[in-house]
Amino acid sequence: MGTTEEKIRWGVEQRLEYIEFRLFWDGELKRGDITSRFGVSTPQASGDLATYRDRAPGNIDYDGSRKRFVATPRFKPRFIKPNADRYLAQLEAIADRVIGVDETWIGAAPAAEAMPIPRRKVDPAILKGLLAAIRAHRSIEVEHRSMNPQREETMWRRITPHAFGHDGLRWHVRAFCHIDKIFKDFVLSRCLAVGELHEPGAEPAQDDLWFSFLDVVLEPNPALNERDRRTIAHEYGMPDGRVTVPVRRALLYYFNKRLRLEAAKTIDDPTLAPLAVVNQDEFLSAIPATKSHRDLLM
Amino acid sequence: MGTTEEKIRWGVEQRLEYIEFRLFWDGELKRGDITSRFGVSTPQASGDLATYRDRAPGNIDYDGSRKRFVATPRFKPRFIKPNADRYLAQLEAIADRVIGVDETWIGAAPAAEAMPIPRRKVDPAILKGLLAAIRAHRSIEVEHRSMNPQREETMWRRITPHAFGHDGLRWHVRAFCHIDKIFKDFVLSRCLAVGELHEPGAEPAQDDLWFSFLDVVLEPNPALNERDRRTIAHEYGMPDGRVTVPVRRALLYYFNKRLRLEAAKTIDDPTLAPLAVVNQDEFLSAIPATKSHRDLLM
DNA sequence: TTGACAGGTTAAGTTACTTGATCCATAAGG
DNA sequence: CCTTATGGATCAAGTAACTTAACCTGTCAA
Repeated sequence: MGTTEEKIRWGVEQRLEYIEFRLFWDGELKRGDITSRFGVSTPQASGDLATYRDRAPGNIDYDGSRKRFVATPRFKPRFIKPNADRYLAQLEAIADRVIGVDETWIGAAPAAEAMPIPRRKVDPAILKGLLAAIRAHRSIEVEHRSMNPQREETMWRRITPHAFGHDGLRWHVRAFCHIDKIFKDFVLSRCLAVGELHEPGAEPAQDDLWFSFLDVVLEPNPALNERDRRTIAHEYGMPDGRVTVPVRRALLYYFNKRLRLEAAKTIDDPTLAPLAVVNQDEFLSAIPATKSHRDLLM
Repeated sequence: MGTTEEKIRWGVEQRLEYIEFRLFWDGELKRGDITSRFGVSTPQASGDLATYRDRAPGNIDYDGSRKRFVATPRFKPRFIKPNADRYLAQLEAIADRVIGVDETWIGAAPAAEAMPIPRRKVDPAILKGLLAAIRAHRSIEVEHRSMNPQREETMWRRITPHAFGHDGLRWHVRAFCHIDKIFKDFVLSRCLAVGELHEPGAEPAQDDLWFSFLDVVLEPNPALNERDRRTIAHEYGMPDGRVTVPVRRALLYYFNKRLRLEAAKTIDDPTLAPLAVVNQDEFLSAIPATKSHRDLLM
C-alpha cells in the first residue's frame, strides 16, 4: 500500500531517478541537491523525496544527525539499473574535461585521472558538415593535412563520407576519396575546414573493407604461464579460454596495433601483450589491405 | 521584441536545449521527436517550438514539404554551446553499448564503430564499495586476482583506496595495499568481490607517486620528415613545436606504453610513434619507480 | 543557549501540462 | 483527381506540478 502508480511526468521521473542514482552510488543526498540541480523549490524537493519513499518503500531513510537522506542497508533500485561502465564512462568524460561534474548525476566525484593526451579539439562546424554530408548521402569538400609525401601539405579534396570510426585514440571519418577513388579514413583533427556539398562519388555499400568483418579469435598469450592465462581469460570474459570478436576489416590495422597482437607471441616480455590471436594467418593476411594507404598509419 | 525572458522551468529549458541541439547537429527535427523523448503532448511540443522560435528568432523554420523544422542558414545557437568532443564522446558511448541512442540527444546517430575490446563488465557492487571506502576514508577488503606469482591466484586483501585511474584501456583503483605496505593500482575488472570497511592503512597524501607530476615535454618524432612533423605539431596543438604535459608519476608507465614513447626514436617505422619525449633522460628514469610492481603491467 | 542549518508542512495562487476536439497543408497512391 | 496518411497548429476545459510565503522541528557547534 502507499505505492500509487499513476502516470508521472518526465521532470518528476528524472528527479526520482536522480534520487535513486545518488542513493545507490553515493549512498546519500540532501534536499538541496535536488533544488540546485533541478531548480525546484524546497517544498517540491520535499515532495519528491516523499514520493520516492512512497514508491520505493524501505529504500530511503533520513539520518537526522548527519542531516542527509541515506540508503537503507536493504536498498534495492527500482527506477534505474545501476551500470558501472556507464558510471565510469561519465567519470572519464569528467576527467577529460569533456563534461562538468554538474552535468552528470554524480554527486561527489571521486578523484580520477585519465591519460592526458593533448589532442587538438575538433571544430564543431567540421563535424557538423561531415554529419550533414553523411545524412544527405552527398560529397563534401574538406581541407585536409595529408601525410602522403606525393601530395600538397594541405589540400582541398572532395570526399563522400558515410561513417565514423574510433581507434581508441582518435576519430576518423570513413569516406570515399574522389581523388584516389578509394575509401579511406580521414583523421578528424587533421580536417581544417569543410566546403560545399555536391554529388556523391560512391555508395556506402561499395566500401567493402568497412562492411566486411573478420572474426578474430583471441586467447590469453600462450607465452604467459598457465596461471596468468587464467587471469587474462577471466578478465576478458573467455569462459572456454577463447573469445571471438568480429572486427571490421577497415579497423583491423588499429585493432592490431592497439592490442599489440602482431608481436604478441614473439615479444620478449609477454606481459606487454596479454592477448594473442588464434587464427593468426587469416588475421595477418587481412591486415595489409588496410595498411596500403599511408595516411591511415600515423 | 517577442523575446520575453521570464523565469523558465527546468523541464522547459531542457526541451528548448534539445530543440537547439537537434537543429545544430541534425539540422532538423519534428514535433514527434519532442513528444516521444519527453513524453509531452502535441500541443505542448508545439508550444515549445513556438517558444523556441520566440526566444531565438531567425534560428528555426518549418519546411512544409519535408514536414520538418529546420535550422535557418543564419542559425546561431543561443541555449547551448556546441562541443564536438562532447558529441563524439556520446557517439563512442553509443558505439561501445554503454548507453543507448535514446538516452542521448543525438537524433540520427551516424554509423560509428569503436574498437571492440571484449572487456568483462565491472560489477556495480564492487565499484560502489570502492567509492564508499574512498568517501569514508576507510579501508576495504577486496578479493583480487593477482598476477604476482608469489601470491595465491585469488586472495582477499585489505586496501585503502583513494582515487581512480584510466590508462586508456581500463580502469584501476589507486590504493594502499595493507599486505605490501605500498600504494598500487588494482585493475577493476580483476576485483571479484568486496567486503567490510575498516580503519584506513594510510593517508592518501602519502601516495607520492600519485600526487607528484612529471612535466613531459613532447615533440613530433624527429625521425619523421620535416613535413610530417609539422602535421603532427598541428594535430597535437604545438604552436612552437612542443607541448608540455604534466603527468602523474603513477601514470607514467601507462603514458609511455600508450604513446609508444620509449622506443619512439629507435623504432624502424616512425609512423608508429608520432610523438617523442624531449626530456627523455628525466622521463625514462622516472618510469621504473612505477614499474616495480608486476601487477600493474599486464 | 543561541544561531545556523537541514528538513517538513500548510495554504493560496500560477504555470505547465493533458485530453479531446477541430482544422490546415503537403505528399503519395490509386 | 480524390483519398489517405502524416505532421503540424490551435482552442477550451480541466488538472498536475509547481511557486511563494509563512511558520515549525530537530541537531549540532560555538
